[in-house]
Amino acid sequence: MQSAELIFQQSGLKSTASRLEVTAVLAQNNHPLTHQDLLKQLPDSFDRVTLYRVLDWLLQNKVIHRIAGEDRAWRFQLNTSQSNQTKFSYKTILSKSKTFKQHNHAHFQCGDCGKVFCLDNVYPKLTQDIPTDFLVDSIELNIKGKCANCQK
Amino acid sequence: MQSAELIFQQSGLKSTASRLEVTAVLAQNNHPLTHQDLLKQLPDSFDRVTLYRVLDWLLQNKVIHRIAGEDRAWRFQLNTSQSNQTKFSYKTILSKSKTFKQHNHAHFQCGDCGKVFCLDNVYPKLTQDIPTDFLVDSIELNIKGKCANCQK
DNA sequence: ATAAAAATTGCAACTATATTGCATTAGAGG
DNA sequence: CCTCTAATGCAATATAGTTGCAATTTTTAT
Repeated sequence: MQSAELIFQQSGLKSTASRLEVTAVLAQNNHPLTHQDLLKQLPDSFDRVTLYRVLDWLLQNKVIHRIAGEDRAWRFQLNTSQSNQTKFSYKTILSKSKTFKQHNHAHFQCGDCGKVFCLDNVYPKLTQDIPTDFLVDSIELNIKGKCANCQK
Repeated sequence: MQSAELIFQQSGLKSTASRLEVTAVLAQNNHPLTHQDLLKQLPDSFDRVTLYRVLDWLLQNKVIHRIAGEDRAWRFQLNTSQSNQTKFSYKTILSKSKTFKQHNHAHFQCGDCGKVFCLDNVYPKLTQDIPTDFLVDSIELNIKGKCANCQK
């Protein structure tokens, strides 16, 4: 569990009240949250647009990552300190082994409740190399189905 | 190359003028198209909402599949008979009881031009089993980067 | 310490994608 | 041909996200 303050201290990034608030909410949740989810957990006075902009900024500074859900709403989640440390280019990783780490772990999306879970230990391997004329930035593995709770 | 008529004949599904038109456009393109892309290639008179509904229907009847892009617009593509046949690999990957549907090959999404390409021969393998309390329907592998054309 | 410059925030308006309701039309089956 | 159902067309609405701009806050330079 990482505190919002700690993250900004360690990263040397400029923190503001808004950024701290948003980061704190993300730190309290260990699954990806939508913009709506975040708004609900933030003070009522928190501005929608500011939230979008804070999220953009956090994304650009690699404090968080986002994943696209079936409902075409982004979900945001804190990058664990672990994943912040991996700076190798994907190209290198790609060319070497076909295994990926980094923010390329799998996500499970429940079609019923819409929740998204990080499968931190599940990574994709590829059965074949990606054609060389494609320049790869990132790889995303989305597994869809029904979560434990929705199977009851 | 499959003709729209042929698809409906072989599948025994009820065809209408709209469904044939949409299917024909999809058959003429070998990469996933957005709703907009489709509208452009259809007669001007073609209704937006009808297109959405035709696409829904084609989806439900597994004539097409769709993938979510970075721009939160769905992209639709005909299920080739080829990709319908790839049921084998996934069962092995997902050790347990999980049911699986076709079309789990990888997609490459160009961040510049937005085009999506099917990498028909690239499939994911997982480094670990998915936790058993998740019921898996499908697996999606999205690779993002720059396509050959946009690297020039 | 203070003025100027830059970054951040808040609000309103706007865009794009997709969905819903409902009246109308077309097709299938008797 | 008539009836019933499915499909279509149009208008309105919903949802996610973006843009413009003024006001505020923070940083930088003097």
